[in-house]
Amino acid sequence: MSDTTRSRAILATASRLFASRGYSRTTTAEIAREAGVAEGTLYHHFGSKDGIFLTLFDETMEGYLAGIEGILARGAAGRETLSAFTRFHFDYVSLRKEQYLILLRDFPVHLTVEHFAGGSPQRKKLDRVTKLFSRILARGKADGTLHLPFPVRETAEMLRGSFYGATRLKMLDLIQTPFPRLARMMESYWLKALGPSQTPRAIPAAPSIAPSPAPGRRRRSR
Amino acid sequence: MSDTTRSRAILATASRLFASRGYSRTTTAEIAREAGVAEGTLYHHFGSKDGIFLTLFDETMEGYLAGIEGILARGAAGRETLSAFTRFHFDYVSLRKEQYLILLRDFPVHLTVEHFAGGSPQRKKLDRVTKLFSRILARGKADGTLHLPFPVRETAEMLRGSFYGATRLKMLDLIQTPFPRLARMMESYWLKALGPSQTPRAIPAAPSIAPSPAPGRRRRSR
Amino acid sequence: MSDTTRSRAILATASRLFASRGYSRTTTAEIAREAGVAEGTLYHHFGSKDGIFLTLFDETMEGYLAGIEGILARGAAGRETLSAFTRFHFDYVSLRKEQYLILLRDFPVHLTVEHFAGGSPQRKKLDRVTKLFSRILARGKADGTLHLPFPVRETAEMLRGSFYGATRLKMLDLIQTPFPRLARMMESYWLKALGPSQTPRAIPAAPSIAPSPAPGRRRRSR
Amino acid sequence: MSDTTRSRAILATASRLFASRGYSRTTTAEIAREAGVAEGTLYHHFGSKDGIFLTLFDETMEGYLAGIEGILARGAAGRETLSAFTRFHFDYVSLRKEQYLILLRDFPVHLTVEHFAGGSPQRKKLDRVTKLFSRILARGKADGTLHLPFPVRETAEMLRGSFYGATRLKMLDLIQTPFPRLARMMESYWLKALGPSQTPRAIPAAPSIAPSPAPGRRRRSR
DNA sequence: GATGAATGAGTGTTCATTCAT
DNA sequence: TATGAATGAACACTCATTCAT
Repeated sequence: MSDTTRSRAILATASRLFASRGYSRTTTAEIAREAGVAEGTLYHHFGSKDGIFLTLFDETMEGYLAGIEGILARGAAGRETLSAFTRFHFDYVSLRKEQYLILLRDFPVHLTVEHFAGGSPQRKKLDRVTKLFSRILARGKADGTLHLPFPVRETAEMLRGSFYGATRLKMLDLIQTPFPRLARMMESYWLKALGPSQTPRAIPAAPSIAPSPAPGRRRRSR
Repeated sequence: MSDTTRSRAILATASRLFASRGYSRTTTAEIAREAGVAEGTLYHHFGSKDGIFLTLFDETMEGYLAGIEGILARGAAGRETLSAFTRFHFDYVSLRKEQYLILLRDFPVHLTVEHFAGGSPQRKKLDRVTKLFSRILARGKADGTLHLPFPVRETAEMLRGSFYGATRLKMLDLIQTPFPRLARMMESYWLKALGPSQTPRAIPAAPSIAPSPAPGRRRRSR
Repeated sequence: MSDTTRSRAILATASRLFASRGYSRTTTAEIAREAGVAEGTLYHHFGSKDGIFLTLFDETMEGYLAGIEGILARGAAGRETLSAFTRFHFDYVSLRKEQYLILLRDFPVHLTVEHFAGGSPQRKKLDRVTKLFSRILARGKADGTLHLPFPVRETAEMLRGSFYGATRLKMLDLIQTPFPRLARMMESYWLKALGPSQTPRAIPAAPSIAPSPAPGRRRRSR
Repeated sequence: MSDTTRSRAILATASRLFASRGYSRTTTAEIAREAGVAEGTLYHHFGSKDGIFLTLFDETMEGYLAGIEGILARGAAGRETLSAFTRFHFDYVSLRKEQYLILLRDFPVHLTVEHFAGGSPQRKKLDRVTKLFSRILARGKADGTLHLPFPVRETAEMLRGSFYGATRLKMLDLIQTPFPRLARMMESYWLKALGPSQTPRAIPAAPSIAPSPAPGRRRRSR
């Protein structure tokens, strides 16, 4: 059995077990046993139980980030890119439900604290997500296909929160709507939210300089 | 020291400790010591460490649900109610950051599995959130202030996911945008997303996956 | 509710619970709850959990001892008294299976050590059993209806061990033979064991003065 | 220190401690400390405190069963085999008083319930004892050296109960008669009980519950 | 690299008992 | 007498990690 085989066996087993009974309920002994390796082997390859988790995290995130980058690389307009991202996002998490479940459900709090800090590789990956959202939005803003009454980065953070939250609640079975429908809704509503302002006559006037006056007024009109 | 005092001391201490070092890193011995009671007293009142957590969960959720119900009770139009909810939501989690942090960050996976199941009191509370979202949206749909191209319940689930996700990422410090700004953005974007359609004839159509031609033309208008 | 009623309720409940799940698996909280009294009440009446057990022990033993004494008081011959005792013993334990189960199965080791010592009331009751066995045997020896090649007291101890062991194994379900049959066998075999010596010609010779020479020789004749 | 050494050290220490202060009064921490191993090692080897106990049980029983089988293998007549068994039994428990004390005194009730059930290895061992008793009796019945007015299996169960009870009461110090004397008595009385009938015509009769008239007349002959 | 026996600090939980009311 | 909230010492068991082979 080559190293690679052993490593893959460990990762595959860990992924399955984490998904089925949660990170903290899975023991290293179990992973070793079901992967058919000795417990010490886990430590040779990954250093610690957390190390296994972080490797899975990295791999899943890598694929996710690469996917988004691929979409951006197509060079489509911002609006279209946002559409394509939405479809990609839900396809990705649907097809890799196990991996995403782990990421979204199990990320241990202590890892959050330790590894979401400052310049950890994990934190960097997470920040890249926001950056990619920002690039999508910035492109749309630049090409006029998306209208942002708020700064790009802030909007990107909020948008990312929305996708994250809807996906996580779905993963936790707190949402009944099936994934494909969720994808369609997210696409439709966000395209509208980031589309031209609601009042037709407002469109030609001030396309996207600032929050359109009409909604702005209404918001605090009470 | 009355019963209530003791119980409150335990809950307050547990809340503080859970928030500061996470649920699993907090020991029952610590809670007891810092609350000034015997360890057995924890079990007398709450049955288990999980029981303490779930009590905190229930109390925080109770206040949250009551707040939303209060807003609905005002009888304002759907659109205005959604606005009010948005402000309430971010005020609530800002003011009770500790409690919400616990709920959003620490909810242990094993509790998720055990207590989000079917008819648990916790699950019921969570489902009530979706129902309240649905009531807001249904009101807006009825009075014409909100426009939903998708079913009320599904939209409510997605909307809830968005609020949840943005809030959780903020709690995890993965979002830099400050809470008030996050609140304003969520309000603004969602009001627009649920506002009157950009072009009336687009509503009945399936959510367009391809970017609509009109905005596409307008790009680079900046 | 009078004291007596409360005490009886506690004893009855404890007896039932001890029998169904064992002494150590039964908690004072359970006893109190199911008896419908406060936990403190247990301690007012019996001082401790062990106190409840010992009270049950005493009551069961009292009935048992009184039964044997009643049989002895009839003044029948030793052999007949032994017969009557056998029947009484198995009737008693059959009819009060719950109580006897507790005595025979659950007597906690620490109580054994503490309360079987020297002059404890419990130890005295146990010693009275042996004394009553001795009285039966002594009567039989005196009236010639029982033949003991060994001292009365030693034979009594062994006899008691036999009854005790057969009964305990039956209580533990390690013996399949039903109680009535067990009773008949014990009676039959022990009457024979304590009957006139096997060799017919030995009977008229030396009825019961000393161990008959024949069996004595045979024992080590190998 | 080899595996075997460690395991043996744990078993030897546990045996000593169980015998001296009882199973439930012995803590796993004590066993580990006195055996010179880490507490985790106990669990590595035996899985639980109960596991240690059951291992001791198995080993003691194994030796006991092997001893009886050895006696049967000699091929002696049934009566002689019963004699030999009696001597073996009391020798065995005398020489291994510690182990037998544990088995006879400490077997925890919860283990009784869990491990005496149906097909457990422990139950099987206990049932083998009865089977070996049956083989002894069956041999004696076949070769005419033992006389059983009751079925072999039932007699075996009762006989086993007798040996068990006398031994247990001795272990609990409720019997004063020393072991060797106890052995002689058991041998003598049971050989007689299973010997040829006193009066040939009494054999076919049902075990007389009423005292036989002849001895009855003889009473008060002292 | 691979092993797996050994580790031992750490933890949630139990429960008989007490005592102020 | 009766209560039951409070107690706190005690304990079995866990499990990520190490290290000699």
